Amino acid sequence: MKESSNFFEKVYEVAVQIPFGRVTSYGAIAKYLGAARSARMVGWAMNASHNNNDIPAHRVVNRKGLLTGKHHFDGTNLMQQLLESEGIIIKDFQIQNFESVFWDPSKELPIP
DNA sequence: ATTCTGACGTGGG
DNA sequence: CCCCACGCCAGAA
Repeated sequence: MKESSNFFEKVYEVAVQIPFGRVTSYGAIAKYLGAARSARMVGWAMNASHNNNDIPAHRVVNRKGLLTGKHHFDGTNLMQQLLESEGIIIKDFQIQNFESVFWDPSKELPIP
């Protein structure tokens, strides 16, 4: 049995609900979980999500829409390819039209 | 216990 | 928009 904190599972729960062709930010997820000050922990959870193939971590970026976590993916441009594959335009590691593809769980998802 | 780091965010300049 | 500094929480050494 893994000693995964409930926080991690919550992050995964939100991440898997990110619609196709949409992205969100770590802070948005953290805020939705009620841990707005723990945005870093969301990233940490994503790091652990490497074990969970069902977690589209590539759809999670920082508030600027920058692919900060791309370095943690297998290749060097895997994250960008995945996002572009979903119709998201990326230029210089930054998502173009970010506001249009942004998906806020606090708005789209029901409040827990 | 202490120290540092980190897939972040916000505020001030 | 950019740059800089601080805060925040969890885990590793």
